[in-house]
Amino acid sequence: MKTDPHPRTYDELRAEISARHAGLSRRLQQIAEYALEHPNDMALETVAVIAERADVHPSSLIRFGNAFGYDGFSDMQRVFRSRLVDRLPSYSERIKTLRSAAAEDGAGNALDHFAEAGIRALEHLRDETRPESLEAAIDILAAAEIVHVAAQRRAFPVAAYLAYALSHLDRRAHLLDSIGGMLAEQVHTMAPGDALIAVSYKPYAPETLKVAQAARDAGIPIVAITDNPLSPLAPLAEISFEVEEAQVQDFRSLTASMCLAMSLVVGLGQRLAAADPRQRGIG
Amino acid sequence: MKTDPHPRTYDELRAEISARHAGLSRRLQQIAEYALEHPNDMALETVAVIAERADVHPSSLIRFGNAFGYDGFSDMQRVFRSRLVDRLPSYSERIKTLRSAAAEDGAGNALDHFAEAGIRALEHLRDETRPESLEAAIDILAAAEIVHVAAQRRAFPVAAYLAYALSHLDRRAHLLDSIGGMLAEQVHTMAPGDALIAVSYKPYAPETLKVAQAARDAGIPIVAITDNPLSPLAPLAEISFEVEEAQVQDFRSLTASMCLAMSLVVGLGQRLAAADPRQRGIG
DNA sequence: ACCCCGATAGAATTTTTGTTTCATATCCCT
DNA sequence: AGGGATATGAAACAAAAATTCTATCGGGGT
Repeated sequence: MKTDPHPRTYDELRAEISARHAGLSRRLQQIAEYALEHPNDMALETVAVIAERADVHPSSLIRFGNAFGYDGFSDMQRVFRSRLVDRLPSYSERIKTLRSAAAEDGAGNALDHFAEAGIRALEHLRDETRPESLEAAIDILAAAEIVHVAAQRRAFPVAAYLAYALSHLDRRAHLLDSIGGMLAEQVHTMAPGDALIAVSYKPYAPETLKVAQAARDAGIPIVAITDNPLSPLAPLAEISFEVEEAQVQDFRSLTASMCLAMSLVVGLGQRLAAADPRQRGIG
Repeated sequence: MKTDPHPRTYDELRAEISARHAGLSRRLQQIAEYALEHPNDMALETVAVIAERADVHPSSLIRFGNAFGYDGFSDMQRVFRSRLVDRLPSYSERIKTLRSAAAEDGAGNALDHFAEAGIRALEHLRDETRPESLEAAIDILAAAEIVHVAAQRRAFPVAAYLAYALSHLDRRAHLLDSIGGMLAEQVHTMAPGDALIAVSYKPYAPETLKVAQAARDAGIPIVAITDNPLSPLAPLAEISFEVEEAQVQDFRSLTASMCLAMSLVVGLGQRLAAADPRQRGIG
């Protein structure tokens, strides 16, 4: 039944509908207008629902699809659906292709790939992070007496930077670095009125989880930076950021996490500067 | 059948899934993971298709929906669909506001700016770093018995990451962290046959310079990561990388340095893998 | 005015889809 | 290890859907 070549992208289809609109029969014109006006309905609703809303008989919708070379309405509906999906950049797909391409090359290309992957990761971070979450996290940090920062292993550099940067904002920052095996003692320095930033990636360090659990038990609000909504950190935290890091081969970068950390600090700095006109910075 | 109050927005649902994930049965956890990883599929595909892709029985999907208080799978699917529809306007508007509102300084914009600046820094790093320098640095690291890593203050997170990543390559790595004020003692662990990675930005920490000077005196090759060709580190080093970091207001990021550090490690990993067919990675 | 042809609507059909049921397996607690 | 509760999977079931078929409607040409 599929005869004509048919548009495969929404933009193509849209153009085709516009072009042929004048030459269509009255009912088909009616459908064309509705389709261009309500692409969401065309993508998600059933034939029956669309037919009713467009005040058209269901079978006309099938004929509409056929008129544009599709094998029925569902076939055309895929194009409308692709519009919804393609707008959201499929980050993981792009990263995957990047990963496979990286295998064979030398060191110079390793840098290329890492830079490329890092750029993707930052784009993803920018697109996916909701400003409200950032604001809420900053609220917590701004209200805290002392900001404790906990992380182990791969996540540790992020915590180190956070502690450093926060202390340059005249925030009292405390890095729970587990130095000398005194993590338990460090945990006890957390008191009501404080806040905790916990950073952890798979495989989640049990020490960090313990700290977070202790904070939770003490009623101390937690801002989590992790790699997955299903991270064990997420349910403990008031605010949880999921950072999808760039990955080349088996190595995961920290570029996106660092960027997020910076954003938190800068945002907090702006908040504090708004309250206290003195402006602070990091040298 | 609809018993519990159930999330009506995707973000709420996402949070609910995260929170309850640990308490779900194994199959339901499996579905939860798939759902968060492939929200598009959850929105558009049929039960049968999703079940197959998630390697789960169709009825489990209905149970999953019921577990979160929905009246069947379709009821829950509406929430996933709403994500596709509701997100669309914000996406195009986002681009618009990004262009025009460089002036408006909310926290969300801080992230936008940092991401933007980070991307530019990475592009710059990729374009300016000469592959020969990278190769030469890797030569040094590959030949070293022990790789010492020195950095203070803002540069410290980079060193922490390098030490962590190197040790995961089965390289013996030593972080000169000046802990307990024992930097002088740590310096003495450097011996001929070793190498040093020194990281320092303006204002250059005197401790790091001292370490570098000591290494130089002992004839230990140095790979420097710094911010300026005129850095005091540069003349001491065999190989020197100048990283121009992203900067927003007074805050400088570490994204580019982290990226370079990764590239060094990955490059080294490839070099070692070429010599010894065993492949190594970071978890 | 009549006939022809395509377009349309409604009913019928067939396919697909979501859901329920029930037997079996698995886990957990005593 | 036994026994109860819970989770899982296969298949049957029911609902809904898309599509096709056919009779009718309406316009244009002779």
